[in-house]
Amino acid sequence: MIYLARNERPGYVPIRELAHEVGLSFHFLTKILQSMTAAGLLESHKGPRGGVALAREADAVTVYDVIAAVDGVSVFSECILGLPDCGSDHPCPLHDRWAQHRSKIEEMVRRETIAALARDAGRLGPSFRAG
Amino acid sequence: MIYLARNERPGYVPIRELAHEVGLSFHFLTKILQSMTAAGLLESHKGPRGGVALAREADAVTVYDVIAAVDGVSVFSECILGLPDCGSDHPCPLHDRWAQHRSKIEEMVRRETIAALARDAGRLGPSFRAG
DNA sequence: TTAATTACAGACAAAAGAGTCCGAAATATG
DNA sequence: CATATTTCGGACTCTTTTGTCTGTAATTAA
Repeated sequence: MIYLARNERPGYVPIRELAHEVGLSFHFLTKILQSMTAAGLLESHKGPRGGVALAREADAVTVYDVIAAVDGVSVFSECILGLPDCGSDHPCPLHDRWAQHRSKIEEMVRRETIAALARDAGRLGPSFRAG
Repeated sequence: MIYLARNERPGYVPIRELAHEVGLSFHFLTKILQSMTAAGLLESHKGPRGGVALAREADAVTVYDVIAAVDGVSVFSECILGLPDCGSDHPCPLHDRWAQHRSKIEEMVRRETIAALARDAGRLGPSFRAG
């Protein structure tokens, strides 16, 4: 999404191009982007001159949105020990303390937009490739 | 370890008893406790009247120690996006921001002792069973 | 010294996650 | 209309994690 935010050209960007730029396999990236499209973060278009594009302006998409789309919102309520029944009514010994830090993290990702990260990525270097 | 910290009786506690109290299978808990023993957090003794016991006073064992023993210290330096090459010299767009929160979490677990959690577990209820 | 009890070590099985591949549906272009 | 291009959906494989089992060594107590 940062690549899309930094991309100046109008229209859709093919996943194959994205995959090459970001250093992921085409098939793998396709799977990830499908969940983003399903979540409404991306618009897609089939056929020639098709591809994906940001569905909203980059400053209207937060990291929280992306995490929610890819991993689900449950990561923001899970017990740090992994106990399935841990909750307010049946808290593990770390429940309250972890909940505080977890909400700090959630605040961070809710505040952080793709646009801001795209600006930083510009400062950091030409690529944020994985491999 | 919280159970051991709250246990008044002298001597070793058999893993089988611990497993029953905490609601984990004996074999599974055995495997976990072995890594804790190897890390020096627990002392163990074979044979009748054997079992495990805290190797140090509960207020001298931090949650960090336990995490380090069970999961390894790498969790405190890993990239939040999972990028293998992310680091100070090759940072991902979230690197710096995540590093700040990650160190906050590390501070929390370095500050938190088993003794403190044992006190809280007392307030919370009779058991911190998983199932 | 024998039998019971216990942790230890490693092999094994199951489940989850990460990643790959293939065919189908849609669409732009000539 | 035909063809090339592109996403979509699901099935599949591979790897990692999680959890189980089996036997062995150590230790205690009678």
